[in-house]
This record gives sequence, C-alpha cells and structure tokens, in this order.
Amino acid sequence: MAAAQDRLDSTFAALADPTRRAIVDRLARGDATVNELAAPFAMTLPGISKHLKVLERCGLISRTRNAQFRPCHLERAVLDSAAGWIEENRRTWTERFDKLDQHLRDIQTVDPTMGDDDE
Amino acid sequence: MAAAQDRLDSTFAALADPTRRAIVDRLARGDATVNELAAPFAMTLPGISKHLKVLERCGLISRTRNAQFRPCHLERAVLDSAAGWIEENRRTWTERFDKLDQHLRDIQTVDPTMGDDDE
DNA sequence: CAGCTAACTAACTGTCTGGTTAAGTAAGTG
DNA sequence: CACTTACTTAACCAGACAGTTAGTTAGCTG
Repeated sequence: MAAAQDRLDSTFAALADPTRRAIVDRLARGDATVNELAAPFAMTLPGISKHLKVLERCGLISRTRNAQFRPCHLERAVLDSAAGWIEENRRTWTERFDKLDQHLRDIQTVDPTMGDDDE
Repeated sequence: MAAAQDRLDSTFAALADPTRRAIVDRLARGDATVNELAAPFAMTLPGISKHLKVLERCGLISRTRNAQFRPCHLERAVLDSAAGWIEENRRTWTERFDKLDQHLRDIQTVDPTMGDDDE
C-alpha cells in the first residue's frame, strides 16, 4: 500500500517537471542516448543525468548499456499506473454525479453544516 | 503554450503529494469543508490549508463561501488535462510500436550511433 | 599507449516545499 | 457585547530539488 503510494508520489513528481515530461515525450517516439536527450535543452549534461535518475527511480524509464552509450527506454507500465489513479478518481466522480447530483442540489441551500457527505 | 505547460507542472506537482491525492479522492465523493478534509490526517489545519491552496492554484479545486465555511469542490477538467497528457503520450508510444517495431529490429545491429537496446 | 567521447558522481548554491506555531479575520451564538 | 467556530496569513525551519562546475569512470580509436 505504502509502496504503491510512494510509486505514485515519485511518478507524479517526475511528471511535474517540463524537462522530464519532454524527455518522456521524446522516449515515447523511441529509445535515445543521454546526449540525444540533452540536445534540445539549454542545460548541462549532469542536469539531464539527474532528471534521468529521477525518471529511473520511479520506474518510468530503464537504462541498458551499449558500449559507452546508455540508451534510455520508456517503461509504459508506470505511466499507466499514474493514468490509472486519475481514471479511478474520475470514475468515482462520475458515479457520484450519477447518484447524488439531484440530492446535492436539493440539500444545498438547506444544511448549514455543509453540503452533503458526512460519513 | 507555456501556460498549458505551467498548468501541467502544477497539476502533476499537486498530485505528487499523498495527502493532496487523498483530498482529491475525498472530494471526488462530494464537496467538503476544510475541517472535514483535515479530519483523517495527523496534521494541523494550516497544513491542510496550504495543501488546499496548492490544489486551488492549479485549478484542481475551487472554493466557495457558505457562512464561515469554505466548501471545497473538485474541478474535473484539470484532472482530465493531466490524464490527457499521459493518454497522448501513450498514443504516440503505441503508434511508434505499430510503425517502427519491425524497422527498429532491422537496424538494431547496424547503426552504432544509437543502437536501440540490444537484446 | 594517449586521447577522445559518453556519461556519471561529488560538492555546492539558491530556491521551493511541507510542516510547524502563533496570531488574525470573518461569521454565527450566548 | 464577548465568545466560539472556521479558516487564513505570517514567520519560521528542516529537508528536498533544480541547476551549476569540476573531476571521474568506462569504452572506443588511432
């Protein structure tokens, strides 16, 4: 449980940086080396290296070794789990709306302690 | 362009915190006041208030005023845009696989500058 | 071998973050 | 009116983070 939480923590945190999202975006189009990934950015290589480490730590990418190159590979599963969390949330939200919309409208102006859910 | 980027930045950053995800989760089940949201957590109220401000700044929640209560409301649209980014990425990834899988296998042992990942 | 390239680690810096306590605002209630 | 409730703002602190430069490791090449 806590592990899954941590994984989500680090995944969303990883995706919170535009440089890292761009890297993920790039890798979705195919594996790439560190230098190739660094090229589009006005940033030193160690900076990119750090970003890659962040992406690697949450499992979003994996790195193999090919001579002195370290090709980076996007791992879709972790991306899926992030999307999955949002999706699940959305499902709850939709269900709630299906079931409670009318009720909420009804009590909205009546109950001063709040609106609806107290359980 | 940059604005959309910033929005994604702050949205993913907001979702990177387990407390904030729990709050979003809770709000998916219905609006709630600050005290109600704070109840499950071993945290002082100002702490929760800060989290709510983070969620509000990226547009994930909105707050109205009902007497001295500030009911929080989840805004689905921003959540959708985060899911949308991932979804788009996934689409690229899938397309790439459809189109390039064969090709990549082909050049894999030929081009030393990149070389995919050897297996 | 020397020397180049790819990439990493180490150490440092300024900034952002998550949490706290203490004090302040706004609205309902005796 | 004073008092309580609901919540916010301010000030502060420890730790994480994005980025840098400088130096290091690993592997290819002449």
